[in-house]
Amino acid sequence: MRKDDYNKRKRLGMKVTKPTIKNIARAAGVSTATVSRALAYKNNLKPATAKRIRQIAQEMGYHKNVAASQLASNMTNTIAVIINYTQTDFWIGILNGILHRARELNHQVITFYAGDNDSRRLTQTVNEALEHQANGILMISGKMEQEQVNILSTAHMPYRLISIYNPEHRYVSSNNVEIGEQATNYLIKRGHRRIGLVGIDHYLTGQQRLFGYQRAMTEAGLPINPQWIHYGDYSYQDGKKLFSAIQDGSVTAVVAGSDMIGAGLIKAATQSGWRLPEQLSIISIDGSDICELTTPELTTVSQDFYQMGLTSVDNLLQDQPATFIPTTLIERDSVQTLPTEK
Amino acid sequence: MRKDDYNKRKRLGMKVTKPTIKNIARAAGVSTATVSRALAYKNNLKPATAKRIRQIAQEMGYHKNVAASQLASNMTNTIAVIINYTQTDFWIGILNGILHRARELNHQVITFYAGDNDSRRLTQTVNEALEHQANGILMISGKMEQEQVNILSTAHMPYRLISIYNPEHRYVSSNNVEIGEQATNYLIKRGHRRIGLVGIDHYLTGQQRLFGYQRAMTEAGLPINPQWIHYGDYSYQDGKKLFSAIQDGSVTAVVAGSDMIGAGLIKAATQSGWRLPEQLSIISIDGSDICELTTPELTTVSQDFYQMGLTSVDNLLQDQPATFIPTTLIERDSVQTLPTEK
DNA sequence: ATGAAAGCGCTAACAT
DNA sequence: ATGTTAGCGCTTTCAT
Repeated sequence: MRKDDYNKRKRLGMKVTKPTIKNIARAAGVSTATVSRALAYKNNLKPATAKRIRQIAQEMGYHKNVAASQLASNMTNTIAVIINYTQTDFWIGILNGILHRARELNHQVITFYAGDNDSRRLTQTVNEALEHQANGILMISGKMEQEQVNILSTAHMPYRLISIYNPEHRYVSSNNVEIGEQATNYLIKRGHRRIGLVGIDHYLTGQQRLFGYQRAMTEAGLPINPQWIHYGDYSYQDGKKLFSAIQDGSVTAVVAGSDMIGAGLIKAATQSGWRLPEQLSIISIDGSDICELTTPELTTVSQDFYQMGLTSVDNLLQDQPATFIPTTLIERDSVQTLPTEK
Repeated sequence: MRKDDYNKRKRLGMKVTKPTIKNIARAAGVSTATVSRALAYKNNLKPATAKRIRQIAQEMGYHKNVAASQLASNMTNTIAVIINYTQTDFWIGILNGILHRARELNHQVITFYAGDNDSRRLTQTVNEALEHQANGILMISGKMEQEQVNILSTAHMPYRLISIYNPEHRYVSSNNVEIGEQATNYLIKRGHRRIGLVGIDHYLTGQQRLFGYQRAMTEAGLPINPQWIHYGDYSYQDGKKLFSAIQDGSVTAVVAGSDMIGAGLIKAATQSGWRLPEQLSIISIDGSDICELTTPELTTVSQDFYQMGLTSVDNLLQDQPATFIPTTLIERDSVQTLPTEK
């Protein structure tokens, strides 16, 4: 019963018994301690008493007051998740996994939305999370500046970056360097020599994928033309836009920074009358479920975001070191094998 | 600082000052009340004092204990959101909207995952939400049985069903009857007479869309063949599967229960060598962002899920009556206009 | 097996 | 403008 409701009925002279352990205790003729024990299913009290108390609690419509409980016990069993706005919705799968595992481990999840990579806002959000005395914080959030790090460390709050591989922090993520390398190598093995990298961002994730791309090319003894690298925000829109950047035919294949980029490229290319994959082979990074369904021809280096969510919770609560989630190469029809030159 | 951390340092004989208003008060030489006021930015205290106190709090790494605060003030400013597993991820947009508006209105959002439409689990989840003394509960959750309703009403907890139009409850949703009617009418106006309805569910949402479909057909004086109605779970997979059910050419057009169903139908039809929309016109219901991007040729009756999230919060907090979110018809290339017969 | 009582950290009346 | 104080509802020692 809410307070206003309670007060209203009280004003009207109605007899009201606010469902608290105190009132349950009175009704049952026992002490509050006994009620507390009964409701927590402690085993050091007579089963009959316990059952009777629970019965009464039920009848009174009792629900534990978590605030009071947490305050008294100094335990919250809560995981705070901070989410930033992103163009893609990869975080859904992660959140799903987090919610699932947290529930298994008897933890609450409290979700905070930090908006659009605004640093002030992120600071505020971190502070909010801290106020909840959570067991830890999971950040699905690209940016993380010194300011927020300082707050977290002075508060002695464990945290993990999810899906963001940043060696300066603890993270649960795919290995973006390897992803870039893996995707590029796949194209190289199929005979491609002029390979583009399209739609990566300017931050850590993008730079790591770029590094992997460069490593693969270099190790294969292939030259890299800076004109083959194109930046974007991982969105479908940018995928469509960026097609113009590779329309000159300078590359025979591209690594798309995300499924959405890949889908956009395919769309724009098809609209321009290109035949795929004959005129352009595409491999994409990510492999979110939705795109897997709607652009099923796309070869991808796929991340299991749900698994990432599960692992995040374990990693945080068990204080494990930084962890990579393995990726899977899913072959489909968007890459053509070229005849090996010379 | 967490308790174990605190205790450890204490054990080691380190001097520790747990950051509480009490300790801040001592450090600042004022009372806890003054500290509380300063930190809450109340205006009835000397700016200089307030500033000094906040300074000290900052230095001590203080973060309000929400549990204590909520307990003392008897206010939580929290909205509980209950999410069920669904085949489609339409709820992302809704959650996004909820998170956004909640933050604007200075409310926390606590997210509960109720799993896969398991009634016991849903009951448990509702109870958990209740324990947080939230201001209200938003349920993005198809099933809602008498058991859960009873719990909610005895707890006097305001709640809303989101995206589920159920006249027995308060809801924020699109009008599924109208959606079905609107989609069907669109096809009728374009000269179609044998119209299928594919991929709806057996629950309220599906039945309402079916009702709208029937109303449109009947008002147009068109017969309805039960063979034209096919059930599914709104997924892409089911869309592909259900193509076989209409492959006999008995209908010239279909209303697809969701974008995903529509996308699946298109895929399967194309794979079978059909030319679309000449051989089959498709209009879909939903219009989630992702599909809009990846299956852009699909004509849809589109719902604005983000708006639904925004409205949900307002509706709940301002105790407004049940509300429909308007839908938009988005015309694209998936419907063919037939020559009017006779 | 149960009770008594001391808080948890904070807020908000009331007092000064 | 600031201090005093009585709780909020619960958990948890310590008694019995």
